Amino acid sequence: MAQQRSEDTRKQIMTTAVNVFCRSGYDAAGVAEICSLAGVSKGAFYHHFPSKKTLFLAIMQQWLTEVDNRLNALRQPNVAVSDTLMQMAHTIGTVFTEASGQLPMFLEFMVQASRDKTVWEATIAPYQAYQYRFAHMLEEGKTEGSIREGEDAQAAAWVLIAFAVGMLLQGVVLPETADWETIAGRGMGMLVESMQRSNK
Amino acid sequence: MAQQRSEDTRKQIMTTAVNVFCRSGYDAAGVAEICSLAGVSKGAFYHHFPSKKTLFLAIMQQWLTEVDNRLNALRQPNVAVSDTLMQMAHTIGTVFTEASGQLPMFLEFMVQASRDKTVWEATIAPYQAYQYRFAHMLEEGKTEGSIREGEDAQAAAWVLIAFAVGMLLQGVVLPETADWETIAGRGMGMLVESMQRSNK
DNA sequence: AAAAACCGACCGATTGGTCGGTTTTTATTA
DNA sequence: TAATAAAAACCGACCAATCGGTCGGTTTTT
Repeated sequence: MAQQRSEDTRKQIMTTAVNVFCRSGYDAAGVAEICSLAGVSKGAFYHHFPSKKTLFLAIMQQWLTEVDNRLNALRQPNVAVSDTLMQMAHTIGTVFTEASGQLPMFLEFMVQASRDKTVWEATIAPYQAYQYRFAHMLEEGKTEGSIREGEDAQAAAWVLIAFAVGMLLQGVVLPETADWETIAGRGMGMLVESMQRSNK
Repeated sequence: MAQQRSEDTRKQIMTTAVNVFCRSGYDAAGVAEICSLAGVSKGAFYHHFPSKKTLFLAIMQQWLTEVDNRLNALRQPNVAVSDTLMQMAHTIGTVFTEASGQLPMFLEFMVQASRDKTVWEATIAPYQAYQYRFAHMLEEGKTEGSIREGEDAQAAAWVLIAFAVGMLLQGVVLPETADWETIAGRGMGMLVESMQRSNK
């Protein structure tokens, strides 16, 4: 292959950086440490990334598109919206066991987004897109019949995301404290149940 | 008063530190900057706090007891548990407008707890106490009649906390993006509604 | 006069980032 | 295919800036 080595080095830096960022956080993570663990010199690092922040943004971008793909794959036609939501809750549950090592990265994204304007702008757009997608899905559920008319799709979408975010955060801070997979399912079940029935 | 000046200095350092921690985060916040903004010398700082981490823990402790008091004040006898929960959701909503400036501190607590063992141990106990209290409250709701029998109080308590945490986090990262007060109410309404009715 | 509170210059360690030079890959010839 | 020059990738010693924390001395309170 042509520029195979260059690509390998770049990937190596990024995957190593994820681990270091997870363990130490963005600020405490040193470029020198990342380079050392990645088996790469500082020169190579700054050849691929203009700055530490650029590396962070690259990792974030990759993560956001990954999540986007997962969500796309989950939503299938001919399946009731309520069932899709339950399936999503189950997926969140599996994330705890699968990617538990990389979970703190999610926290780090939030923290940096709340502080750095550049990071925030890179986060806000996809994040709102998630909300938009959920709201759209709920509207589908209405016409389809699995979601009651009268439900405020916009607000409900935010509620769903808040719950998901809260679950992820608890999984990061309190792993092994509870059976998060079961709880994620129960919580989503409660929300879906409420959206199905007519309230009064 | 006796040691009035000393007390003033200590409070001044703590309140200033909250602002700096919120803006820059724990790692990026410099002791020198905190001292400068607080109008206090470094000598005074280290006279009151053995280290930066000690200061952080002191702030956290104060925050946790504050939350504890709020929760205690909210739970009144002779009021249905479901109503208390709705009242709590409303309180969360007001937090967004009241303490929006200090909200990022909550994020910082989570981040540090997930990384530093000392901070984690100081957080985990009160946090689980919250869950225990909610579970207990839900059990009360059962005997009282406002919560259906059969509801898993332990799991439901975690769901409630996850939702609250997620709401707070969204308020930090995306202020002014949505009417969080309304959404907090709607989400809690959904959860409470599900816990009231018998599902199937 | 003793003790507590406070001051700020100073220190070793570490940080993100730079830069002149070397090695490896690619493109272009003969 | 071999030789070669240009470009890309990589190296690591080095730097200015900043960090948390110290300490001998001064001021204020008891």
